[in-house]
Amino acid sequence: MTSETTKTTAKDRIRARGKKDPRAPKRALSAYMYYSQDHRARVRQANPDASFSETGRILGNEWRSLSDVDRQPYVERAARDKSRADAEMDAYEARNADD
DNA sequence: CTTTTGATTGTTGCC
DNA sequence: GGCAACAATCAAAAG
Repeated sequence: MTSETTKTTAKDRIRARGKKDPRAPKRALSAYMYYSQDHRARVRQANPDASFSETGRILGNEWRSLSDVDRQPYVERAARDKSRADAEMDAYEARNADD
């Protein structure tokens, strides 16, 4: 029951508790984001009839089929962006502390 | 301290 | 321009 049920995710942006982070920095991309950038076209070629929803579903299916080593390059990119996000986090924390 | 969840990232296609 | 499933990620709030 902690999964979907009401699909209460960022899509709604309900902010039930309200925005805690005054100036929350944009977090790093996930490995899947980079996977989409690289395989999005390939899946579209493999599934020319598939719409966005189908393509995304297939992409996720393929992604889950990937091994850790296969995810390595994508996770590495995600980790690289994480470094970028980490810098933003530093500034964000600094703002929270100072401001 | 542990768990949950809320927020965010990028893609394409439709309205 | 925003939102739809897809997966990940992570920081903060709640317990």
